[in-house]
Amino acid sequence: MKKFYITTPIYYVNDKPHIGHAYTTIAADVLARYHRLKGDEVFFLTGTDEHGSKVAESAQAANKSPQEFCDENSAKFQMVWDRLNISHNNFLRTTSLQHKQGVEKFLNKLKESGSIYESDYQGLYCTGCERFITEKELLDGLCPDHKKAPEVLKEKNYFFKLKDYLPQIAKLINSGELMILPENKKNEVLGLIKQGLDDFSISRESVKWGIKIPFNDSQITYVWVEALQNYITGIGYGADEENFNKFWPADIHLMAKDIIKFHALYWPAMLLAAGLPLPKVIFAHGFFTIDGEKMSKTLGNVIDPEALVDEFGSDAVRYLLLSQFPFGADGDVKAGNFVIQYNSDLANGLGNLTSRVLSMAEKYFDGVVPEKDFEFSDETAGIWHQYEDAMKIFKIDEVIEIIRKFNSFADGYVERQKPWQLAKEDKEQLAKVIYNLLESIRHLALMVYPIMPDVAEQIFKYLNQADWKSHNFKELIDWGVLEPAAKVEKAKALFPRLEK
RNA sequence: CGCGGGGUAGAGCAGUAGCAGCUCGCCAGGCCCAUAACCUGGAGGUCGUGGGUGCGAAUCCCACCUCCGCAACCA
Repeated sequence: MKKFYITTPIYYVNDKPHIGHAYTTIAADVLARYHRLKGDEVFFLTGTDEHGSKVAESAQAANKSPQEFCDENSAKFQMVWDRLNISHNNFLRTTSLQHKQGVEKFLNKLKESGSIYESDYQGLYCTGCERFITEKELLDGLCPDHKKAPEVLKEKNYFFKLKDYLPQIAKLINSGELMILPENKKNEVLGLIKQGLDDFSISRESVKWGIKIPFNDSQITYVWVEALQNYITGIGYGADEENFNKFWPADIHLMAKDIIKFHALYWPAMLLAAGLPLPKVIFAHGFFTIDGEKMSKTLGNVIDPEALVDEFGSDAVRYLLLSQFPFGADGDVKAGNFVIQYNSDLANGLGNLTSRVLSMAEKYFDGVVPEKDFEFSDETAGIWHQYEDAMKIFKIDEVIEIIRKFNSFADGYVERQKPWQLAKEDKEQLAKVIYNLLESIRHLALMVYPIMPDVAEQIFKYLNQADWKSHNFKELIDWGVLEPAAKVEKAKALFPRLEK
């Protein structure tokens, strides 16, 4: 049995879950479910990133302890994933003991390897905020919160010898051992290496809310350095070595393109230093704009995933988000398009096809499955090939296209065969047609399952295949699983039409 | 100035050398099994601009115009 370990980034609790988080997480869930379907042993990790001065500040502003604040906000993410039917195997919080222990072990490993050294960090420090702030944050040279000029401050930090590892990483990327996808992102990363990057500081003296450097109590691990390690602590590094060894290295780290540098360079460098294998694939998907505008709080165009679930249901939201533009590229989401696409693809497409086929089975054969027919056996096998090829290279949009084509093919078949006429003239042919249509629906349900698990289950139920998971994948994608004489059920609307 | 992405039918997007495609919308037919759903046909594009290479370019090369993202502490 093959293993498949997939991750999303852990999301910063300072933010509320928004549609961008949902996009990444849903995509990861689709891949995770697909691999489970194939029989792989899957570990799907997501979680929340909870340390750092920003969280501490937000907590204080909300008059809460940092831990309280994190508990509440982390719960929001968990709730949204719940509503979106996300099937993660672990939800890792960086404030958990499991994470802390793993981080300590990892940092000690780095220290032992000689890749950490002490040096001075110099930056702009605002005494009001009690933290370093960036030049970008300044307003007319002043801290926007305290209207005070920051002072240049030096503090001792630990640094990681990034430069030592870059040549080796470049080699691994070029050889394909470390795959950066899509292809253009790979070039970008290689470009970054060529530009030259400096060693980075991995600790802070002035920050309080975080994990202490195990070999120096006065230093706190810099938040994103520690956050990256979630990918190993989340599967048991430093706690459950058996599970860790089973699943590491990750088969794919999935994320949005903004954080690719950390995943493609900093993280692999630290892993090399610690003597751990590198993830196989770093996949960065694109950003989307909403109605042509960048998603931003000030513009107020941020879409709340829960509101979408309320309107469309979790299956449809999953489908709609992933079908907006090619996976990996940037794209635009027109909010008004959701209803239109819901109606055309889901209500008129999959929903209507299921409904018309099951209703004909009921009408012409009292819901009893007719004798088997194998007209589409080869064709379907070909479609499954395409489907698997697309999944293999993470082209979720292509998978959706394949499903749509198959759906539309079945609709065309109904039209060509005209079962309502056959009912009067040729019962034998009618039986074949209905069998082929029922099997087609079963295949559609299977294809749709990773994307829309609830609807797939519902279709299987109508087909009297509630126990479909007792078959393995190879059996399921074969033609002719439905047995004659079995009863099928008439369907209720899977996707009720929405009014514009 | 730097790095990266884009400019293809009314809208949103595929297509990286060989007669310009998809979805939605629009128009005209058809059908009646189905969620007023489904099927067929049609209209609609000088593929940002100018040059170059090729038998042949949306697709390669050069220049330009234009939009957008990133640019070290930001998950």
